Amino acid sequence: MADSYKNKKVISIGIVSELTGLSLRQIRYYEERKLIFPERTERGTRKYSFADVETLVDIANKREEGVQTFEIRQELKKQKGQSRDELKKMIRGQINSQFHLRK
Amino acid sequence: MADSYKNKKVISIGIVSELTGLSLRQIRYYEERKLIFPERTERGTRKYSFADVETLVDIANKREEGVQTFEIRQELKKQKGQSRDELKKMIRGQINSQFHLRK
DNA sequence: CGTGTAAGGAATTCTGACACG
DNA sequence: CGTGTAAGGAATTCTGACACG
Repeated sequence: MADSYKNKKVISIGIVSELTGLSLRQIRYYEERKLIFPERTERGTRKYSFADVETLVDIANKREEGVQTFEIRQELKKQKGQSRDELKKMIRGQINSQFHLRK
Repeated sequence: MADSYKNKKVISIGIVSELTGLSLRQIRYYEERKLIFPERTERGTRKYSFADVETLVDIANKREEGVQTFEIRQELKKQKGQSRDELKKMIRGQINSQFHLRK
């Protein structure tokens, strides 16, 4: 559960580019600005998760609104807090659905 | 819902190899034998889903038991039938958990 | 049958930098 | 500040084939 598919870093930057519509340059730059944190393969290739892809889409939207990367970084920090509530909801949902399946 | 993260084809063969412990040769061969069906990027690079990775792990286990690819293909077909029931359960679970969250 | 390997080519990714602004 | 691009190198992936068995 801790490392669901959503958070596994397995997508190369080229695919991420296709998925998000962002250029390789943009994706690398947002990492430089600490908005995303891909992992690396042994030889240095970046690997992203689906969660990263979602974050990048959010970033793209903010950027279109003219929001600067510095501000976006602040907002992303807040979202971390929110995701705790999300987690609680998810767990509750899991328990409920399993309970009903057992009947 | 139809294309959850589990079924999105976004993983390159090198990563799949790391994830499964199989050689590139083996992964390509299992495709040739119709056990897995990766998609392709515009220029022909194979892309796999997490579901494909799971299937490959199953295949690896069967192979260790000496099961031939032909037989494994048969078994995989059966599993497809099972997954319909799984789908029903999942949908039921979804509805239940949403129902409870709304309360 | 299932898998390793060498072969040559094509496409990917990486970094650091210059450019514009 | 944010992004494009040319640059050179290193690593990836592809296919078809020969090998062993």
